[in-house]
Amino acid sequence: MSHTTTESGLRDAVLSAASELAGERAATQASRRTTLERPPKPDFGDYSTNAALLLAPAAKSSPRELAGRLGELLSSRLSGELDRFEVAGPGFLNLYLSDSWHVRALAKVLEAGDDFGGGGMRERERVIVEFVSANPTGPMHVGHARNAAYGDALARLLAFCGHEVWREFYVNDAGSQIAKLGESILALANHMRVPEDGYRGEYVERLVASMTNATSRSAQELGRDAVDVMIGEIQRSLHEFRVIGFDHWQRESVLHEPRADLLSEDGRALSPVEHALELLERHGHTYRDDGALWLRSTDFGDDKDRVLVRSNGEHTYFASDIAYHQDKRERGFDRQVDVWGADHHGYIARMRAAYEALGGDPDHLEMLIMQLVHLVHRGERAQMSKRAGEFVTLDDLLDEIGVDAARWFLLSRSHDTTIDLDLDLAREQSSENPVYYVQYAHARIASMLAKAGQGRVEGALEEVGRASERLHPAERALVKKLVGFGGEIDEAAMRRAPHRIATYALELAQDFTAFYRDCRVVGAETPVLESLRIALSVASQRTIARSLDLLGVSAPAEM
RNA sequence: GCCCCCGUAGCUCAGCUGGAUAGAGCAUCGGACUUCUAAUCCGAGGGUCCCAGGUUCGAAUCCUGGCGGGGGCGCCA
Repeated sequence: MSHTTTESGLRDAVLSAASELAGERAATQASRRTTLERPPKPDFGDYSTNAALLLAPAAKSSPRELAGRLGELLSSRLSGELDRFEVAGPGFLNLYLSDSWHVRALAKVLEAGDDFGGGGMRERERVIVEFVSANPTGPMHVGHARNAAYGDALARLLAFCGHEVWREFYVNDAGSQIAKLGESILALANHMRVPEDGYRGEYVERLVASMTNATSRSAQELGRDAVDVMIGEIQRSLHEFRVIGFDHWQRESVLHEPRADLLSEDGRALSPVEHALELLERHGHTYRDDGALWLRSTDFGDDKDRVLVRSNGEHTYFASDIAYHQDKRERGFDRQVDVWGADHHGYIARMRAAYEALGGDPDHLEMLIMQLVHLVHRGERAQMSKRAGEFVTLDDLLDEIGVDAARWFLLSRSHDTTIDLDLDLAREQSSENPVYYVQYAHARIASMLAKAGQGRVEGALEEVGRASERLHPAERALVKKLVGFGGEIDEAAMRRAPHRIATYALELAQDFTAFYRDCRVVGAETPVLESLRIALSVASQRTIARSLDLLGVSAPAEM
């Protein structure tokens, strides 16, 4: 028997009662669309369900009549937990839960401890999340910062839900862009013009200065060294940005090196790229044309076929990426998540095609596109160009508004909406950033609990559930908000939408602050009531801290 | 031309696998500091949810067609 003091437990109780009234088959069919939600207004009850609206036809009954019978049945099953019910509108069933339900629900929240809200996934998967993957040809700009914050938060979220998460950064250290960087450095070192399509900007000058004997070395060598320097800078910036360390930095160049465990039919060691191409060729998914090797990606839904090996014999970036995805699959991950920039969207169809051609299940490959961050300056959109050296770097952003405000800003919006960043405005308003409101609620609880004393708090947690006082509406609202955390986590994870956690955290902080305003905690009318309120504060503090942690935002004990 | 994302309050954005009177922060206006931390709280004003059809008992949400903004359509990465 599931606990009806959790949202999922309550929902199960509704579904089970509905299935008794309308038949199991109909209830099962409608179960996905059956909602149990906290209505917008307290007048509509603590929870509300549309079950009767969905099942009325199957029950050969009017929605309102069925809702009434459903209410009766639930009343008898949840005696002591359900105060009353109401049938509303076209056939909603509004449930009014008792104070003792709220108290027991709080006890359940506290019982879960620090893991409250986590572990909700039905099946545990091995997930690899590849994100940032900024080209090491320059510092990270705010677009990369968004990708980093999102990928990091998503990985934290999936791990909290119980998945085994592996984080990876794909380093494009091969190919023409690196050569261009090397050429640009060489040109500058020789006091010559940087090539038209080369790299410029203050950081390139710094690279030149950091290279010894630059003028006597090849562009290729310089490019390679510059990549190492840039990766070091990227790592430092990411660390600063509180991105949890990557489990692996996969260099593209390594995918071109032979590996003893990958053998051709005649026993020769193959590189991962050769290995992937061999598999594709063997299964007849490639052909030669104009001296190039093509993937017949149109067979798998792409608009046109794609080149794997150019007529000059060089592999395309696409070929490396195919090898990379194949390698990840061979390493045994159940699911691959790629977090890519907006400019990669046209790349999705071909990657999925290649993945499928190699025998992968396309449902296990998720390519998530981050929309752009637009810079706004004095009301005008500004262009960001790395080659021209004009952009706002992650480091600049952190200098201006700090890690917490930056992460909150980037993470409180959906990944598929473009966001405008006005640095002047961000700087001006950073003290008004809602992140501080949430942190302040956390700090305030910490201070309050310190005032109560550790022993008093422990005592309060011992006797949760003993309270029998009438609850204040603010207390009831706060309990319900806490009870909804697990569902919110599951939803955010399922939708790959960590920004929902930010919305939740703000709402929770608001509900806590209303409770704090209306209900005296330390020094409440009775010791039992004080205990209940201390327990409620502890649960709120933990949940705020957890929400902030999932976003990579700090939860200070004082402000 | 084709593909993807977006269009919700003055601004920035939530809400979107359909649900009740559409929300938050900021900004504006008015009020509350003898505190459990005022980085707070209370109150007010502010909306053709881009437009037009369609599906439905019910549409900001789903479908179709427009309009507007952004991005992508290389033997670049």
